[in-house]
Amino acid sequence: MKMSELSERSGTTVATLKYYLREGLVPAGESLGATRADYSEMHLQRVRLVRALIDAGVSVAQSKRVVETLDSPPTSRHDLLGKAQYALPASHPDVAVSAEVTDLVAGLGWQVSPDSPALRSLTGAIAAARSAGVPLEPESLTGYARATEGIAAVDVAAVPRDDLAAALHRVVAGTVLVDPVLAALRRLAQEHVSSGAT
Amino acid sequence: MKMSELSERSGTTVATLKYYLREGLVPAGESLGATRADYSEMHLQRVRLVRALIDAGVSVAQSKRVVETLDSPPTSRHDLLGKAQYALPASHPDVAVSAEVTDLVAGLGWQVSPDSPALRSLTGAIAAARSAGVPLEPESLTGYARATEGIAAVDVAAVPRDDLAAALHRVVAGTVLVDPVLAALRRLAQEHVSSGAT
DNA sequence: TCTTCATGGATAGTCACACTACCCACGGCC
DNA sequence: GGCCGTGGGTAGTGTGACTATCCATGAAGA
Repeated sequence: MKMSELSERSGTTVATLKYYLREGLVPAGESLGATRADYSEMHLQRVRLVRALIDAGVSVAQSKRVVETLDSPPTSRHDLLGKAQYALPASHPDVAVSAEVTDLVAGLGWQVSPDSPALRSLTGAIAAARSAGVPLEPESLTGYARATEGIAAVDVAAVPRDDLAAALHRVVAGTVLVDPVLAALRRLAQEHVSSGAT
Repeated sequence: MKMSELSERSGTTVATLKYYLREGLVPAGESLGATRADYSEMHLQRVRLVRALIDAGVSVAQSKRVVETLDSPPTSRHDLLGKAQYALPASHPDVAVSAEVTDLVAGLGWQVSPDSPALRSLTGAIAAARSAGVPLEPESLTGYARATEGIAAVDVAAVPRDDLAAALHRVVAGTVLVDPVLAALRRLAQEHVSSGAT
């Protein structure tokens, strides 16, 4: 398809598409001479992914890291999570993992790499909440953790079995884009639970 | 305390504090004449809350709505959730609630107001994820919803019983600031679950 | 063939946001 | 009496995400 069609179908202006191309968020189309290029369904998908990431609050620079990862698929299923974790935008990337977090994970019996960026994110997020007057007792954290096991079970079940590239796409895009879904569900569940209904 | 002390203890420059005061994010201190004012522990708490919200990605304008809500506490426990939902920053505030979301909530047996902003956020978040190639099957959504019930149970259990103002603070701040904690836990749980350990 | 128009490629401009810097006048405080 | 911290105000800064304009080219319709 032509750029104008890519623009229409993705709901993105041509100027913005050019910007994404410049920034490397979307690969160049197949050149058909100096003044024409052909874009495929893959390009359309990519533009939609980039738009969804940016609308979800991910910066252009972080989005670039994400899509670059998608362009170099993992060699094995075992690589999947590692590649995804490394590509995903992480908050508080430079705090030191607290002993509390280490103990929490150990107490849960979770098998996670001590280098996982999520450990740093968790440490930072807990500190931020507490500094704002949200106590976050250890038993609350344990309760939250048990609930996220259920979330992760759904996540893992939804990953395609055979196609590694599709699996990586699902893990990376799903991790970022399902967070807002979970946040909304959490608010609804709060309303339900606090209404006292069974 | 003096403004300089408030600045030190909150880790915020005097210039930024003045900015927050101007924008109404922090109430003025008690005036001690024309060139001096006294700030209390409440002001320090408020500054830390504002900083945490802004660091979490909430805009200044939205943060103002949040803290304004805290300044007019609810008259009853019943008001709590309503006031909080109304004050909290919501994504996709102007989409129409989809039938799928209505059916999902009904199928779960959840009691929620049909006007809840979270229904709109959920509709928008699902649409955003799908447009980026994350399918989100109905059974996945149901699974996520069941897991968020556990999260909400922890949330509700952590709300102070007697002090309504403290309860509102906890609900509002907790809802926004615990989201990143849950996101980090989710990533760790993914790693654990996908490792195949029981 | 002539004209129109979309494209690639590049540069510069815009807009919102969250500060940040500077200024002034005043009034405690040593 | 001099100096610093403050309230109050205005203006400037840096970043991020576009957005607008320009130009040369070449495809496609009249």
